[in-house]
Amino acid sequence: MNIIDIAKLAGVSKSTVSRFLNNGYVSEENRSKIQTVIDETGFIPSSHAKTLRTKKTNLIGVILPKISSETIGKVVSGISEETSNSGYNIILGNTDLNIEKEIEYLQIFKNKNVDGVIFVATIITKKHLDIIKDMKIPIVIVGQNVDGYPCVYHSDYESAYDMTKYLIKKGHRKISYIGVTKDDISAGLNRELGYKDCLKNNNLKINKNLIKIGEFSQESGYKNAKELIENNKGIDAIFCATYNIALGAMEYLKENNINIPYDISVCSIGDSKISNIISPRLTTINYHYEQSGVESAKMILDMISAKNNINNIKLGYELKIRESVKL
Amino acid sequence: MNIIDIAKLAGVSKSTVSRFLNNGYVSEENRSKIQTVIDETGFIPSSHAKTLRTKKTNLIGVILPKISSETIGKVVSGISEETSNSGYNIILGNTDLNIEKEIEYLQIFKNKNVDGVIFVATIITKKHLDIIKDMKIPIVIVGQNVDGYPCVYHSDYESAYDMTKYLIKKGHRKISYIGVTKDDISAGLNRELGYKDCLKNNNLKINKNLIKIGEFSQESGYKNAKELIENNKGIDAIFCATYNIALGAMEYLKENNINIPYDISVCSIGDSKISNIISPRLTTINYHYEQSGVESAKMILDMISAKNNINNIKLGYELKIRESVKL
DNA sequence: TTGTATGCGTTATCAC
DNA sequence: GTGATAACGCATACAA
Repeated sequence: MNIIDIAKLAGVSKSTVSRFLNNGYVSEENRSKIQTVIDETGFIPSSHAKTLRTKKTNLIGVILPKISSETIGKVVSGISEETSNSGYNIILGNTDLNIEKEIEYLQIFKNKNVDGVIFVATIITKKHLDIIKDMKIPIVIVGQNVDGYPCVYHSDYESAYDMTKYLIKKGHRKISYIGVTKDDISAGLNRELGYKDCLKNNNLKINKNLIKIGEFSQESGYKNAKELIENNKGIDAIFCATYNIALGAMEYLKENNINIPYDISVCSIGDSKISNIISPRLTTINYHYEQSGVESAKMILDMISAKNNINNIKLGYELKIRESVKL
Repeated sequence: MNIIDIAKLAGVSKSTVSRFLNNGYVSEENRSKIQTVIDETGFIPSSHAKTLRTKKTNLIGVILPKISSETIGKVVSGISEETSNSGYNIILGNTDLNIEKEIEYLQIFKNKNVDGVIFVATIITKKHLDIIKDMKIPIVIVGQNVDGYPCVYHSDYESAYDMTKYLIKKGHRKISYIGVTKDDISAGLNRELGYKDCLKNNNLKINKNLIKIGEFSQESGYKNAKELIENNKGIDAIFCATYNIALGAMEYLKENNINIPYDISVCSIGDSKISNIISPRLTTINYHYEQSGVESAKMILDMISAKNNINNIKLGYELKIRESVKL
């Protein structure tokens, strides 16, 4: 079933059908004839033929580190909402945190001729940049701020600074930190920097023994909290770079009958459903993940329609004060 | 840049380039010439032109109710893993639990724009069936068992039966139930049936006042637990059809200083990360969501390659005994 | 083993 | 407003 069949059934030429499909000039009479035939046959034009002719795929490639994560789910939800409102579909590249796969998908999307790529990034290597550099289609990076490319990202430095400030304000003096690798500029470097700068500006010493770096996982939080507590005395707060890390830290503290927050306060960056359910409820920085999806989608759609605004968007945050930090 | 350009640069015809790309007969000499040109130019063939010619898209359409859900995330992760291993990409239809959108996506995918469709379903209406019936491409349904179509689904009746049996075995006699609409055959009808049949077979009365039906949400769990407790005496267990409902029920009980599980036991179908972190840790039925994704992907790939095995796969489950049910 | 010719389903150009 | 016709980039039957 193609437009020629429809044309025959409606008694017009295929050009007229094509015009009908693309809102061109068609007489009322033919318009209704064609509509009837299309309704009866359930005809849907081939998007691939259309693409071949017009060079437009109406497809957005989305590359992401881990689809089965609450955070990423929200981002994709935002992207999906915005793109589908504009008649675009998204094609998914789930990389399972595997850099080789990320590179592979960047390549595939050149091949698949998508109209644009949204890259939800963690660690960006030179290899990434090499490929991104000679990408011939628009790309928007989410979650990282990469020089020279349109990005949608969060206020990592500022939020970590504010969270630390809040801890200090609440009387904490020996604030430890569990973070992630600095190769991740946003979640690693910037959050740690915010923490350190805030200590400095408040005349608190930066103690290397109070800073631990591990994975993004709950296990890492558990393990590093254990090391912190066993090797130091008088720690009054643990600031975690992600909520999963905080969950692990809390698990260790609870197991060892260390009361949260009376003995030690715990908090993290990145809110989640679980943070508000766990006991004690976790004080966090809430990021607007869904919004980052929406904004990145808007941006890529703008770029595709050649409104070349290569702007960056830095999203805000909220301090969610709950029960895991001493009041 | 197309195969004609490559052909000219390599000094051969475009057919030879095409054959080279598709592992046909090409002399060693031409082979290396073409390879060199392709390497130099970074040429990537147009998948859309290829599709137009071959009718193969190497795309799987995935329709799902809510991408930002832990459960669905796992399913997609499984699908993605399996399809990408076979050179397929997935194109996402996120419907936000909106039936109109589901229908819309089924339409979009229907006419050959993808090679196959994986439909992660909740409520299936006659309208769905009408469209699915004259779908011209393979479809696999996940999460529901629909007669006449290949399905991957969970043992809802059996798991609900077993969970109820477990409650009875642990001495509970007045077991209440919070479920969802029976329009959802799997999560609604079958789980409720498993619960009821088990009561019957153990000589316990089915009391309509002990059965509440609501949404899939935590709020529903809260609201219905409240109604159960306020209007009945002596309830010793609340069996919830989903973990979100259980979370809400637990919230209500905790707020009212009803001890779990000492006063009332709580359990649910569908495990989650949160179930193992909340206090008390929630006793659940664990489903293999990621596996359902993997199996459905395998199935659709088999169907696409015409190994027409229209089999159903009913997945198993595990009872995760934790702390929310009296031992 | 290679090249020529044709068609996949659509849109765009042009003359009517 | 309409219809014939030529692309779009590729795979393939057939001839060489």
